[in-house]
Amino acid sequence: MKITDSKYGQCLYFTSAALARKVEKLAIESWKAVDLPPSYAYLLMAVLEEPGIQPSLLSAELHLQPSTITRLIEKLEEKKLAVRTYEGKITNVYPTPKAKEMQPKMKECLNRFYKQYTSLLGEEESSRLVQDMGKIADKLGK
Amino acid sequence: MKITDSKYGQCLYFTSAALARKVEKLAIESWKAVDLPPSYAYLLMAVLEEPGIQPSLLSAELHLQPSTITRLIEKLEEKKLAVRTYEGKITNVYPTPKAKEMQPKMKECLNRFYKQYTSLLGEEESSRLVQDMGKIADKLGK
DNA sequence: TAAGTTTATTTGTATATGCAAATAAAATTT
DNA sequence: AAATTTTATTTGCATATACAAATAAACTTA
Repeated sequence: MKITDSKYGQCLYFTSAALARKVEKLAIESWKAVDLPPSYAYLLMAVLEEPGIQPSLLSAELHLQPSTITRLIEKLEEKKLAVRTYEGKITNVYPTPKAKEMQPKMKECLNRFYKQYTSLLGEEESSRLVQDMGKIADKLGK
Repeated sequence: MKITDSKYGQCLYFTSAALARKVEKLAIESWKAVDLPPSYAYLLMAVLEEPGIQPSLLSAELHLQPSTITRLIEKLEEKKLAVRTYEGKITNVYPTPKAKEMQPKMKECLNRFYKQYTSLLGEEESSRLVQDMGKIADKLGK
């Protein structure tokens, strides 16, 4: 059944959750090329762009709870893609050489994902939708 | 930080996931009045509207995997809000009297949630966005 | 400077969701 | 009617995410 035909097709909760699940499935496929689920990939890209970034900032940028950030970093450390250093109460997260080598491949994944959905949805339309969703999310975010 | 300002503010994965998390948080609040997380509430509403509905149909309507539907029904059974009957390979799901009593309250929750987000976002704008998201999700589906 | 408060991060625990395999019934084919 | 295929559901296992509490460091204030 189509979402637009569902009883709840007019409901923001239902629709945003269903959309996010479908988009995530697509993203998971794209990111298989670097053997990372998308949330890990996005965190790692943020770390690659700001080596030494703190978990609190990652939490603010990625809109994930601090505890979630901790958990994601732990896994990236296990995979030897990130390391933490500790100085008093603050923690810095750095990419490993292995992560730096992966960076070009990750950019490809991002591009492939982008092309995949814009080819399905159209560049115009998807870009407008993404912007609208962002605005709405910001309004809800308080 | 605002989503629209984030490095990934243009990315469909990031934005749809972040939006869904924020919307879900709002929905959770609304549904506390009946002590149900939103996914359970939506399933139960579907069962109330079509008593005897099969898990496969619930899966199609709610865009959740069959295994997820099974798990949600199990919890609703524990809470004495639903019962399953088994006939060969098919399963039928019925609401209990307790669930029927709750129905008006659930409708209130749905309304309150709707009012809450439309007051933040505007009726026009949110209704248009929800429709667009539904269309996009349908295009991505499969 | 000691006491209290705030901030940063992690840990313990709970929940949601999914995939893949298992099970079992029904339908189809030979 | 036996063998095969398809369909419906559940189960086992894995993962993502969050909340609340715990920890620990840094700041503020008296």
